[in-house]
Amino acid sequence: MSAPRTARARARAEITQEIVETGRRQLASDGAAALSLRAIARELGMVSSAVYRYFPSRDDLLTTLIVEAYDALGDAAEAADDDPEASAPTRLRRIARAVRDWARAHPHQYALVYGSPVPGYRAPFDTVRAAVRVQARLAEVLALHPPEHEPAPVSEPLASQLATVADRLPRPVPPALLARGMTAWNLLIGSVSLELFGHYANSVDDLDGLFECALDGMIELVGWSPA
Amino acid sequence: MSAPRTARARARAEITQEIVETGRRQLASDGAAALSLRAIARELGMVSSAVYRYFPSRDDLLTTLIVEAYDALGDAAEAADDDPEASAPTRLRRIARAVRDWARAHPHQYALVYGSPVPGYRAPFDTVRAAVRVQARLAEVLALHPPEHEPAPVSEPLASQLATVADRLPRPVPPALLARGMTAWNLLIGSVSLELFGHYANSVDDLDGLFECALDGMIELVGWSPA
DNA sequence: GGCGGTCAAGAGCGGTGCTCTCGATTTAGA
DNA sequence: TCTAAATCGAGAGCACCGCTCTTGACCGCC
Repeated sequence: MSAPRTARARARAEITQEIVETGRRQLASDGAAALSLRAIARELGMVSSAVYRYFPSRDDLLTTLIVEAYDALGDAAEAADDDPEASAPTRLRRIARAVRDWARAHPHQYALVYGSPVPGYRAPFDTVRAAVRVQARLAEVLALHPPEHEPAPVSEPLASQLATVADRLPRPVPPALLARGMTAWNLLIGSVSLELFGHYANSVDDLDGLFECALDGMIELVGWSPA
Repeated sequence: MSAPRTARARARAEITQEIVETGRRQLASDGAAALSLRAIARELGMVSSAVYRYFPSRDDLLTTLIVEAYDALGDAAEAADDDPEASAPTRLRRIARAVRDWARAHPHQYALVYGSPVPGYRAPFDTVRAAVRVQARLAEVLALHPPEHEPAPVSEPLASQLATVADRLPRPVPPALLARGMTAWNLLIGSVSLELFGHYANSVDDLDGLFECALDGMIELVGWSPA
């Protein structure tokens, strides 16, 4: 991350950035399927083959856009959870609403990370850190405010695997509670995906109200009393 | 749906069927993005432009494949729910497991209907009937076995919209309960999507156990006692 | 038996990802 | 400082895609 020394290195960093920005713009407006290296090159006034000097393939460009999307979602969630003194249900509500709001504001980016996987795409390990930021924040709330009644224990081998996952967290979360947190996470992603992907068209208009119901469900799942 | 009279009509129906079958095979093996009219034509030994006599565009072929996928999922769910005398949690478990099993067996078809929406695609109204078969079955179980404690009421305008949805169901379901059923549905789709789209790679291996946790959550959400 | 509708075939258009080569330019080392 | 190596943009080209148009052969109904 040191400043580029030579002029060529600086130019390279700048052009790389321009390519990513143009790609992000095209992704946001037309979706991942319409993201075209040739179109990016056209918009940037260079020839299509020149782009391959910066990204060896279209999928590599997609990878950086995926990491960007994960990070933007993580930023939004962490920014919404700005009061560590708030009650646990309130913090969960803020984080979950931030996820939904970000997804509605950036539908194509959300679809890129939580929708159908890109065909030949294999997530490099770098993406993992960015991918789990929201879940890590939720786990922190879980660790700081465990519910009064411990949820029913989970059976092996899931319990030991969840213990391994919990070890990577900054604060310990018992496996049974972590399982409930993951279930709440499943509910959150399911709610946002179904809404965003148009599965409530022609049936429910009050999407805000429906999401608040899902929020109540999430809080109930982890065992907090509604607040 | 009457039998085709002339030889030409019969040939047309047959070729249409062959195109759909080839498309389904390509979809199952390589995903929606790799579905190519030209490849289908190649495999069928005809020229690409000939396919356009049967499907005016690639998206039209995709539409029939989407309806097929919805119907196959509906068939699987209804076949699994074969004992009307079973307890409500058991019936929900069977239906939900059938959805997950079908999705794992046909990942690309599942992604086609519950993943990122196809870019320019607008679902025609015919798909709605096929799209809601699983939810309708779940709603039937809800109607036959309402939980002991009615869930917390939902606020307007969601309640009246859910009442409208309930009117289209064969058996009445109170809005508050229907909201809980939808939340459980969100959880189901979220669980299956996250698992199928690879979001548990490198973290949880016991996907069966994790899904059973989600099942417990669904039952808890609608208010049944676990069984 | 004609005649209108339907069909497969082919050529072609504009688009895509990606590869290769070829000069020009910049960097880094002797 | 001079030179060899690395990097760059440009262009041509390959194979593929969805889709359109035209042509000529075939079928089936009046």
